[in-house]
Amino acid sequence: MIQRPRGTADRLPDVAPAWQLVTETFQRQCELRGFAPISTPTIERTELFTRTTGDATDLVQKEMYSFEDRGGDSLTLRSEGTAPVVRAYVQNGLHNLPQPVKLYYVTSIFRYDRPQAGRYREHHQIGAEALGDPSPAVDAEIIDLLQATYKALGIDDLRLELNSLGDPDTRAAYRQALVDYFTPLTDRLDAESRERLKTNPLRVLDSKNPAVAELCDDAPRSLDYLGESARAHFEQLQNLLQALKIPYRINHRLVRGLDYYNRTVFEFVPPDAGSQSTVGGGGRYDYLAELMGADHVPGVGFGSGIERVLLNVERRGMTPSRPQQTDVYIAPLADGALESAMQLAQRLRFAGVTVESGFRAASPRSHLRRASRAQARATLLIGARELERGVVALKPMNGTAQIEVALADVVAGVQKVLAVST
RNA sequence: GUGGGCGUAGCUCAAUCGGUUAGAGCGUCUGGUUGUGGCCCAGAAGGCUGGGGGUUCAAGUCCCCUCGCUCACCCCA
Repeated sequence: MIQRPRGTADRLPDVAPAWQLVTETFQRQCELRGFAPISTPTIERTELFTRTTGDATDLVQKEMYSFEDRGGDSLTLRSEGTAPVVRAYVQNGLHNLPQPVKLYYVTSIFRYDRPQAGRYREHHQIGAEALGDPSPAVDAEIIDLLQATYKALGIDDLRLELNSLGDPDTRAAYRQALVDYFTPLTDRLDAESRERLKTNPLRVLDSKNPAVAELCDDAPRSLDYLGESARAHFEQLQNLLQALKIPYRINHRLVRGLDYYNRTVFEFVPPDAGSQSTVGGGGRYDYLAELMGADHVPGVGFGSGIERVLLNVERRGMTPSRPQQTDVYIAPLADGALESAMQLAQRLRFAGVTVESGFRAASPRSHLRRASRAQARATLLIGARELERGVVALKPMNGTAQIEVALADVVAGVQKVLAVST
């Protein structure tokens, strides 16, 4: 049997209510803040990701689903949510709208990686981006949007971690400071960290190796290397978060895995953090547009994994389910009743009644069992006796006596029964 | 890419030291009433024991390979 690709999942009907809860809650919070929906293609030109995400990142080095199309172009399945939205903003001239342009999306993300708890090759993210405004107030609103979404979902115990990476002009100095600090300690770094020290020194701070982590505690901090304007930006953001009563913790080792971030970076992590546990994160990326050859466009945004959000919804003991919604089950008892059954279903649905119709003539027992299992509130039985006289048997499923209704009066009869039987 | 654990029916699991026809519960379908649901009862369908090779008189069980799932590392959401 052909099986689904590794790291992908079939989403069966029983989990649909939980998914809907997450996406609808997010949409609601977005609309409350004037964010509008956007969707971008599943495939993009490979350069969009390689040039913005960064060559030294794991995402680019080993996790992209890239392929050559028939015309010889290299395309890549969306590996990240932000760059495509920025691309769409630039390509469609959205800078002509009032700024900032506030956008949100619900989409799938593809990364070639070994699956494990909370990690998949295809996963789904809710995300938002605010483009065209450098103000820290926009950072605050972005964080507020994500925090409010979690809260509305009953998740109120995530820890918000915050840091500022500064701007490109001060990044070089900070980078050099890290190199200067770690180079004498090279023999105490693991192989991975040594490699990073050469390619992307900031990421040494990311290491979870306890020995390396210990060294990181005394490493130079990015906050000490911020320029005047970046420092003010970070302070202002913190003032706003405090005004909004959104608690946070500054994490000097938070650098995020993608190269395009500057200034604000943040992550939401659960209290009993395992390693695959970041539920959502994001930051500012004022220089991202230029990396793809466009004019300067400041921006800030986040992505949050729906699968991981759901892990936390479940962890909080909430498992949304949808009640069965069938109002009426139609039971054809004789072969000749099938047409009438489907016609009735059509009429009832036109009147807004939820109907399931049996697809073949069978015994009342068999049909009623099905009706029960569908949790129908009423069943219409159509057999030879009814056909002969132009009526149907209308049986409420709550034990009330069954009645006979003329075909012409079925819709009214059903509505009457549904109104009283709850 | 590296390492650990696990693969028996749709699901959750049995199967003695390697022993004869691989079982149960749930679920599904049918019947118990030739036109009346849920509960109950009966029956049926459903298995290449993940796949391949090996050891043995005999393999679900032991060995090797492989595939899949899973957990962890790396990294991310």
